[in-house]
Amino acid sequence: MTEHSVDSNRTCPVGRSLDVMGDRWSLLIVRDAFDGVRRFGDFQRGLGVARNILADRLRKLVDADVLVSQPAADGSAYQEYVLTRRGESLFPVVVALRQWGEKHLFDRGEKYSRLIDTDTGKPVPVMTPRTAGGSPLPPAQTRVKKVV
Amino acid sequence: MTEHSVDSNRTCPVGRSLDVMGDRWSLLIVRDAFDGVRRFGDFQRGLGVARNILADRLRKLVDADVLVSQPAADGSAYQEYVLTRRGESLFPVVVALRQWGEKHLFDRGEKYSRLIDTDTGKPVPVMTPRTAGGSPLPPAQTRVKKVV
DNA sequence: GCCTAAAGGTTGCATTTTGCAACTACATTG
DNA sequence: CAATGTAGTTGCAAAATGCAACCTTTAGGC
Repeated sequence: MTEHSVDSNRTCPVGRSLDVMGDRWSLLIVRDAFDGVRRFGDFQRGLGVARNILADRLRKLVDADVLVSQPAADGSAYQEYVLTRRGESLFPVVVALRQWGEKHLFDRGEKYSRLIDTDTGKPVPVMTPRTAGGSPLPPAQTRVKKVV
Repeated sequence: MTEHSVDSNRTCPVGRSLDVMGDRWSLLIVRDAFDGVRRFGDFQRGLGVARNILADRLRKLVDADVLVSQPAADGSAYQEYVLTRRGESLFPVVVALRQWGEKHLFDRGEKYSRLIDTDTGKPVPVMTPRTAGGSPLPPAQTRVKKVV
């Protein structure tokens, strides 16, 4: 996770986010954490990631205040990794990736796991950027204003 | 960009999205493409990525139908890389990463580039998953339904 | 308490990916 | 037609990753 050296990547929030989360495993760890996974071994089995890499990523995510490691709630002496507020606020990122994958990366008829609103039992609606007025905001109607 | 081997990563749209986009550069390339960057050299200078890596990523993004390479519109003999519809629909992903970074990755007073609604000149509102009724949907009110 | 197995890592080594610099090929400019 | 710019490719060194073995602490059976 080398830092992006060019200056525009330092002042761009997208670049900074990817400095923290932009590797093959970190966002999958966070996804599983949203699904309630908390223990090292469960992350490891669920992801199929090498144990040393998982240990490294968990450490970095804790350092980045995305996860916190705390004594397990179930009374056992082991500890567990839980999303912080900062980690929880990655929810839109994970949902956006999910919805993009759902739309573009599966063949017709191919099954995939779905994200459900537990209050209604229905799939979560597609999320999109919106104007202040609430209407969908296409990319062409935006631009990035560079820092002063 | 090795494929994630464990089965749950193949049926999870998040996992599949990250198989395609989950490296340090692909989403930055797409971000710059949203900003209007089209040419190899402009991506290279803007990102500071090694040229061989950029060539490899552009090739993979074209293979994944995120970008299309076509003759340059400006009459020059070179070609340019433009977002496909599939690529354009990564907009929510890029915006979500941006908004997470804005909120959590900058110190008070530190400047960062902002995404502006060109119709109003105001920053794009924070995007969040919503229920069918339109109210914000917290992670705890969702669950992933595994495939049958 | 004692033994065994599982959990949660760490370490060493082979493989893969990345970064850097040099090189090539073609196009454009003067 | 020489010089410069664009768009790569190639070779090699450095870093990240994957894999297996090892270690230490905890949990469970007796």
